[in-house]
Amino acid sequence: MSELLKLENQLCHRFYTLSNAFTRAYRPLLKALDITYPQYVTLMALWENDGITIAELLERTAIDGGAMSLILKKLQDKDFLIVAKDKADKRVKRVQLTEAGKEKKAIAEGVPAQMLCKFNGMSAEESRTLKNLLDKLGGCFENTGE
Amino acid sequence: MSELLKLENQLCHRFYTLSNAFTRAYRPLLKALDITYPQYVTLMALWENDGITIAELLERTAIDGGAMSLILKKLQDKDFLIVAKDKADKRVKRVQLTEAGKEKKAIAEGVPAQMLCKFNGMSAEESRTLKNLLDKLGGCFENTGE
DNA sequence: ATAATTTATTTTGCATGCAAAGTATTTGTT
DNA sequence: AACAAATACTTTGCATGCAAAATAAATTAT
Repeated sequence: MSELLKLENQLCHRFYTLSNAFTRAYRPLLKALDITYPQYVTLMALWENDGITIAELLERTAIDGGAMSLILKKLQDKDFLIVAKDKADKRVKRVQLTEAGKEKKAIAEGVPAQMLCKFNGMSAEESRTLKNLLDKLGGCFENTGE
Repeated sequence: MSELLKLENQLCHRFYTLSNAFTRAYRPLLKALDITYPQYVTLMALWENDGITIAELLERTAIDGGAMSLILKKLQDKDFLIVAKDKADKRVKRVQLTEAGKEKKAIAEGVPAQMLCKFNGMSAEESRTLKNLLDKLGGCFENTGE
């Protein structure tokens, strides 16, 4: 039996499983904000840099463009933000947090800490090593299509 | 600015990004088999253990039950496998590879090697460390809902 | 300046992921 | 044996992820 084809040996499957596990784990924590995980990612990007372009938002969040259109509509409907055309270049749209959206940041600040509680088993050292390896792995995907 | 809420500091976002990157990277490799990544995962499980129950398949692949129903339908339509009720317990269904499905394994064996080419930058040592840390992290999610 | 091309975003169609509701069977109770 | 509770799956409704087509507006080329 080809060892390479065993599910247990797949790096990809670990990512598949863990990514889904994260999304599931965030769901109850994000319920207070009434947002999904991708919506949370979008808001995190905006809480760091308000008023950015959709293109910039896409780059920072790595969310799909088509999905982002819907996500922004929903966040706008929920009064987190407003999407408006850039005055200089009408192709461009900028995303601006509303006052309500800015205020929600205070609630969101508690979320990462709650999530970290789950990872007591991992030392700070291991966590750092993991992040470094993940970033290195991420670099392997960069020259994908050009 | 709360460091904890910065996108760059999120472990979850790295997983989100990398998991999607893997799925995208597999797409062209799986095109020869005319299957998606979750379908590939399903087949990997079956190539290792043919004739297993849907419940066992769900456990091994960590794919959603609802999604699995559709995935199996599609794989059955493509003549990779057959789903049939267990004779002893009619609630249970067993998944059996067809001859065509078994033969496709030969093609699939080439896929992991092609994927590994992308990861030249990572040493075997780093790869091992990463897998161990991922498995450890996975353990943190186990007692989720009970 | 008008046409061709490029850029920024949205829309569309298909494939999941997830929670919750619905079905069919079995098993456990009384 | 009849009924309640537990199992194993499927279906449904909503939210993405992704590729490809469609739009709209700005840039470049002629």
